[in-house]
Amino acid sequence: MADEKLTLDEIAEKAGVSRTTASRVINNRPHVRPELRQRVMRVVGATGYRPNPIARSLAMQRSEIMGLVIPRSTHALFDDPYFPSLIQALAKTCNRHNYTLALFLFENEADEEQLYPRISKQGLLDGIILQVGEINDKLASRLMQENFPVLVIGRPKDVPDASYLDVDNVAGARKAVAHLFATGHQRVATITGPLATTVGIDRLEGYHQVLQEHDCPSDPALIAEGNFTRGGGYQAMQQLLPHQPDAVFIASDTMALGAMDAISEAGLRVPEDIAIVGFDDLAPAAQTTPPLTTIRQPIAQFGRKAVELLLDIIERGPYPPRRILMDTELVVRDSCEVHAG
Amino acid sequence: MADEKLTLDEIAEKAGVSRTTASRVINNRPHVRPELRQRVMRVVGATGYRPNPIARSLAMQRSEIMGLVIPRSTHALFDDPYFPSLIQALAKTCNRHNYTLALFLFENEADEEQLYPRISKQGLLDGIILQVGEINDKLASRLMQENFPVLVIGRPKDVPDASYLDVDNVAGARKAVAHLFATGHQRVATITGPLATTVGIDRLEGYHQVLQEHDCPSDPALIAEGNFTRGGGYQAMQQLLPHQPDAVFIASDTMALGAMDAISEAGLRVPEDIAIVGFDDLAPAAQTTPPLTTIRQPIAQFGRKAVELLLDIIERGPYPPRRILMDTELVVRDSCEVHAG
DNA sequence: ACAAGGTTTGGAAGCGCTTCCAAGTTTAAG
DNA sequence: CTTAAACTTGGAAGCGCTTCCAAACCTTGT
Repeated sequence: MADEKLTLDEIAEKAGVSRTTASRVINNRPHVRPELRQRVMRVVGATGYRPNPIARSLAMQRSEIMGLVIPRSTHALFDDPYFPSLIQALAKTCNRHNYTLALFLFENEADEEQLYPRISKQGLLDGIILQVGEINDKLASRLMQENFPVLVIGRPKDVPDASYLDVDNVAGARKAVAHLFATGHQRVATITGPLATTVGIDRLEGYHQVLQEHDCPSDPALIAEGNFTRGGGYQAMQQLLPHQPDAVFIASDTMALGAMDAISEAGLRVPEDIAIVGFDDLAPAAQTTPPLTTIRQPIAQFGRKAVELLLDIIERGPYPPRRILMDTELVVRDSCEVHAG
Repeated sequence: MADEKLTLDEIAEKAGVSRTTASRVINNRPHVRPELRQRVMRVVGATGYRPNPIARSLAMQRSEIMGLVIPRSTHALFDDPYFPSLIQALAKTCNRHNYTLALFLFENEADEEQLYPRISKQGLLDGIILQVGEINDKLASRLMQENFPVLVIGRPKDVPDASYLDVDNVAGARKAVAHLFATGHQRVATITGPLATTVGIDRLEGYHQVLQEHDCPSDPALIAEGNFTRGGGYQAMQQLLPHQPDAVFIASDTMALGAMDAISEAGLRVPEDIAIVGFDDLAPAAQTTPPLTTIRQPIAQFGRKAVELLLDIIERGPYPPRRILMDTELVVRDSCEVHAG
């Protein structure tokens, strides 16, 4: 294996060709006589030469690095396996496409201000995958305005031409709540995500829709807002308990864990006293007692798709905006038995 | 805010100075008359100019990007909040030092082979933080051999001159096991991490040491190997149960969750029948019933320190190797009451 | 008033690569 | 055998920045 840094010129010289020709063979381009190509290849093999990616980036005006930015994430990032799974899926796909994934985590607006220049300006990043948080996330708009290739994960609001990839949260929530009704439950409550996020709103919307279809007026007392953390689920469930729901649709598995804490603390049982359907189907869902019935997000595909969409935007420009909703799937486990009543 | 891409030359021209001078003021270097400095600053402000980081990298032979590589991580990464916490701490510190963090996740040797060229060769990365997995992780050796700035997280074996940062696992395990004895337990078992990792070995070593100090021969039947996942903890506990330990030191909180599943499934109670001490003190530890007594790793400091060490290595070279063990702290909660017997 | 030393300034080279272009060489076709 | 149409090849100009160096300009002390 090589040691000292080699340059293309040195390779070219050793192979007795011009820099241009050497470049051609290294980039596997046509217009090189097979014999020469071989000669260069041999030198490359022998020396362990690898082109300097920075120089290449400068010349090609493309870095093959994409950024992943996750704003306002502290607690959820610690608490919810959604993010690790997503990050892993993205990193894997990036690498498969010979891209590098750079990570930007913001905790607050100050971070955002400070980091903004680093992610936005021409050069380092070819594009950005932005996990959208709050509804009015300015970040997406700012980046779009600067004509920066952006793919939003989640459905942004007030960002007209944004391309985004999201799970069909309304449909997913509908599946969950419909299942609760189908298993004979009547008083179906919900623990929502933060209602300042579209994901929170959409899952609540699905809940409302199904209630309406069952001629069930929605009762504000049966709706509690959570924050996608276990602690948040716990507190929300405590609010709900006095109103005696017989089932709860909970907008994330992690919150479901918290809710189950609250339920068992109150001396009640899942699913006998209260049925539960969660959302996400990440590792913890299968490990609760009882195992959680939940809505599966195809998170690996999700990561793959996200990278591919961004690549496409980088390649072919932002118009027309790409907008994709991915389907979810109801995974039936034991937290939601058929109801006797 | 600017839109089209500006170059240093354009700034220089607009300010009526040479490119060199413009560069000086942008990099805040001396030898510029205050008046000129102002003039350039004003133009920069007005145009929103930001230097192209790639070009700068090429000229300075430094990219201000560091890599984080986590090999063989699939299951644990999904399952254990240790990694998200670590990643977050690292990303944050990087940003504070104006560095960008690039993520490389390997799932298997094939990935490693495929990605190796991308991370190793001159250019893109100034240095690498390597989360060490298996004992014989070739990756660290390879990178060291290529004279690449590397900081290992965890204690590598068979990599002579590696700089590393680790938690003092032996001492931590000692605290845990000592606490178990101090609370009156006699038959203390352990669930280890993978014994092909130094962290697994070290925590077991601490266990052995304390047993020996209590004139307690270590009984192989009281030692079960886990894999840092919840499922692994569950299985290991099932192995242990027939041998009736009255306490278990479990090498990670995540495994402790699994062990508690097994214990309650067997109709036993924590801490009355079996006391438990975990390791990590991440979010889930405080949320179990009963809350887990555990060993706290200072993971945020850990991330900070890691980045700073790597920066130091980049700056001042790899010698002498830096080797730092960080202290842990016993966090007493309720999984380990004073024992009646 | 003048030399010695310091500060400011910009020209030009260079970081390592891609790529345009023109010149040279083959091949195919007429 | 000629001419057009390919294909090969390398020179040279860039990508946008830093930095060496020499020239020009100020100080200051004597």
